[in-house]
Amino acid sequence: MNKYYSITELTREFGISTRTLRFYEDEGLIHPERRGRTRLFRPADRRLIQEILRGRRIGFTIAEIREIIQVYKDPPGEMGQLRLLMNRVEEKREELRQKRKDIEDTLAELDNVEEACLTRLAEIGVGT
Amino acid sequence: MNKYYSITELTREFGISTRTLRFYEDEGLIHPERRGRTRLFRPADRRLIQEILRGRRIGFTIAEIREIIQVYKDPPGEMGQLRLLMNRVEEKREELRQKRKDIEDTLAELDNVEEACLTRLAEIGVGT
DNA sequence: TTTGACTTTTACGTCAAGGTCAACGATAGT
DNA sequence: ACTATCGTTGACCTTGACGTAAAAGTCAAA
Repeated sequence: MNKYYSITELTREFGISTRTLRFYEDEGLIHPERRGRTRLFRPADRRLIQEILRGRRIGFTIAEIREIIQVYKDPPGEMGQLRLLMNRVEEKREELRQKRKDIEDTLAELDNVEEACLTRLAEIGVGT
Repeated sequence: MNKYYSITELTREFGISTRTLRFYEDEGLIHPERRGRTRLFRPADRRLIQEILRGRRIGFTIAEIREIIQVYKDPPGEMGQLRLLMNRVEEKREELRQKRKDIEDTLAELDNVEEACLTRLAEIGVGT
């Protein structure tokens, strides 16, 4: 049956605006089909959007996301390009590992904050 | 001896610009001392800057970072405020867990990309 | 004493990632 | 025929996080 999603359907699902999806198309991240002028999103488009949003959440820029998408749909054939890509991948990996560490440290801090809150609440609770 | 850091000393250490540090001061994130007009950064300022940059890396806005700093230097005493804070903490935690998952998924994908590169390189290498 | 490296403030510029608004077309329901 | 709903394009606007340039002060070395 090959389902199509409308633009608002997707904006509702992902909590984004139509402007955002049109912007992503302008930026060449997605290429939904058209019936007349209206966009028709296929499941593949939907999945791509999910990955774009994931990239966005971890702080990738549009340009970076576009680059990643490019690699997927048109992997480099030449040797030099491949080596270059592998370097970029290693860089990104290092960046992500750092970010993950930052997140874990911050999560640990949040634990402390929460504990401090609980302690304080107990004090107040006892006092009243 | 109570060491002081100069502004450029810190910009070099952290790979940021003087503009950034002055901006952070304008935004009320840091409060370096002064000798005349020139800023003098103490170790405590330095550590605070490290934490600011960590917040930045994981995508916190200046406003969010300021809020966190506030909580640390002036924790809420009232009960309602405490409960409110705990809710905010739980929200942040959920956000960070999501981000961590996003990062781990992306790291896994990077592994795949690298493997594909290696395979491809091997093919090319054999062919020549 | 002049050069160089550092510092300051003020103020306008920039860039990414959308928001917002206007003006309009297509389609369905009443 | 009118209204609602959903879609379109195009243009300008906004916000966050700084960049950049101007004009000037401080201090040590050559």
